[in-house]
Amino acid sequence: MARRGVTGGPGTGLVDELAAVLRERIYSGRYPSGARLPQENLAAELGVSRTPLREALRVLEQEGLVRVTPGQGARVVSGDVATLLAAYELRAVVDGLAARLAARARPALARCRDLRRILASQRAALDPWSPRAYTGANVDFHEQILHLSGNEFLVAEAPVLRMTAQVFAPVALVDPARAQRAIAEHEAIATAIEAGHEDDAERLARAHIQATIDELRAEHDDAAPTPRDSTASGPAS
Amino acid sequence: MARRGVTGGPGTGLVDELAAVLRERIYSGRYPSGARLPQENLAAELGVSRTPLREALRVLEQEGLVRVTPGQGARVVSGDVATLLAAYELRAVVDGLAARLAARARPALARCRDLRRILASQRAALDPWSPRAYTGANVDFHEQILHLSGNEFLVAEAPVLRMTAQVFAPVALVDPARAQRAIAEHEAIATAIEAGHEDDAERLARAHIQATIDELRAEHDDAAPTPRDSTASGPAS
DNA sequence: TCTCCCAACGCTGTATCCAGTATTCGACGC
DNA sequence: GCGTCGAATACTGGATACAGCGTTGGGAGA
Repeated sequence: MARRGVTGGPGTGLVDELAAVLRERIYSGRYPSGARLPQENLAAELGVSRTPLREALRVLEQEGLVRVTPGQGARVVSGDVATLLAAYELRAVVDGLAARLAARARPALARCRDLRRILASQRAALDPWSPRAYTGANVDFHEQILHLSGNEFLVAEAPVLRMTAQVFAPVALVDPARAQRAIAEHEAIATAIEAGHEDDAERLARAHIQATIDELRAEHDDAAPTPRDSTASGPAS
Repeated sequence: MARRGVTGGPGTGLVDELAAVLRERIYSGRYPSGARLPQENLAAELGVSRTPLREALRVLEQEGLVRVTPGQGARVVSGDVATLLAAYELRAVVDGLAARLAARARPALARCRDLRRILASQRAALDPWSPRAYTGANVDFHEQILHLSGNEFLVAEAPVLRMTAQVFAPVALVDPARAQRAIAEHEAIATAIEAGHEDDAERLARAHIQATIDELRAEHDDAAPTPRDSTASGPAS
C-alpha cells in the first residue's frame, strides 16, 4: 500500500511525514488532549502500516506531545496546571535566549518584515475577536523568533512551545484584554530584535513568558481552594 | 527470541531498554562520534529484532544523539564546533534555570550531600589527573542539578548535556587548570543552591557555561586561520 | 438486583519477510 | 597506474504475521 492519504513530498522519510500529520492533528485539536491513539485505526486511516506509525509516535513522545505507556499504547498528553507551568518555565529561558540570538544575528530585513506581518495578523485577530486566529499568530510569532535565532537546538524546542499554546488550549483560554497586552509586549520584543539590542530582547522575551507564569500561578492558587471562578481566562502568550 | 543481552528490568518497555543501552554505549565512546549504527548487526548483538531497535534509534534521534538519514540509516552525531557552540548556548540558559529552580526548591539535606559528594569525587579526579573521572563527575553534577530542579522538561534536556560533555569529547579535551577553575565555579553554584539564593544560582550557573562558550569561541576563531595550536585544550565544564 | 467470575474480543508488542536502494568491490578501458 | 563503469552485496524501509496481555461484556450465583 503506497502512502494513500499521506501527502508528503518525495525523498522525505515516511516517518517524518506521519509525525508531521499527527502533530498537526494534535495541534488543531482533532485529537484532543488525553485522547487515545489506536495504532491500527490510525494506520488504516493514513494508509500505512503500523511499523512507521509507531516510530512516528516515538518521535512525538520525545517531543512531549504524546505519552506511550508500555502495554497501553499512546495517548495525547493531558495537561494539568503543574505541567503547564513547568513547560512555561523552560519556555521563558528558551524564548529569551532565542530573542537574544535573533537580535545578535541581525536578521535580514525580509525576516523582520515576516515578524511584523505576523504581528499585524495577530492584531487583526483582535478587532473581530478570534481566539483561534490570535493563538495561531501567537505561535507563529514565537516560532519565528526561534528560527531567527539560527540555533537548531532552540528550533528543536518548538514542540514544547506549541504544546503549551495549542495542546493545552482548553485549560488556557485567552481573553482579548490580555491578548492586547501580549501583542504590545510582542512588538517591544520585535523592536529590540530589529535594533540588535540583545539584552533588551532577552529580558523582554523572558518577562513576557514570566508574566504568563505569574498569572497562571496566581489563578491556580486562587482557583484551587474555591473554584468559583471556573471561567477565568488563561495565559495570552 | 527473548531479550538476550538486554538487562533492563521487568515492566519497562523494550524500546526504552534498548535506548538506554545505546545511550550508554554512545556516552562511553564505544560507538564513536560519526560511527554508523547498522540495524542488523545491533539487533543481532542485542538479541532483539530490528523493529524495537528502530524505535529506540528514533528516540535517540530526538535526543540529538544520532542522526537518521532516510535511506542511509543511523549514525552517531558528528560534532563540528558550530554545533557544539549552539548546544552550549542552550545549556547555558537551561542550566541557569535548573540552578534557580533547585535553589527555590530548597532541596533536602540528603540531596545537598549528594551534590557535595559529586564535587568531592570531581576534585579527587584532579590529584591523579583523570580526565575520564573528571568528565564523569562533571556530567553527574550538572545532571543532578537538573533533577533537583524538579522540572521534568529540564530533565528531558539531559541528553543535550551529555552530548556536549561526552559525545563531543574528542573535540573538547579538558586540561587540569581549567578543570580546577570549573570546580571552583561548581562549588559556588552548589553554595548558592543550598542557601536558596535563586538569582545567584542562576547567574553563576549560566556564567559557568558562558565561560566555556567564550573560551571555545576564542579558540575556534584563533585556531581556524592558523591551526598551529592543534593541541589546544577544550572546555572544562 | 447487585456482584463476581469467565470468556471473547481487541489491542499492543515483537518477530519475520519482501522490495527498493545505496554501497562497495572488482573488472575494464584510458 | 588511475579513473570509471557495472554487478553483486548488504542494508534500510515498509508490510505482514503471530504471541501475549489488558479490557470489556455477558452470564451465573448470592
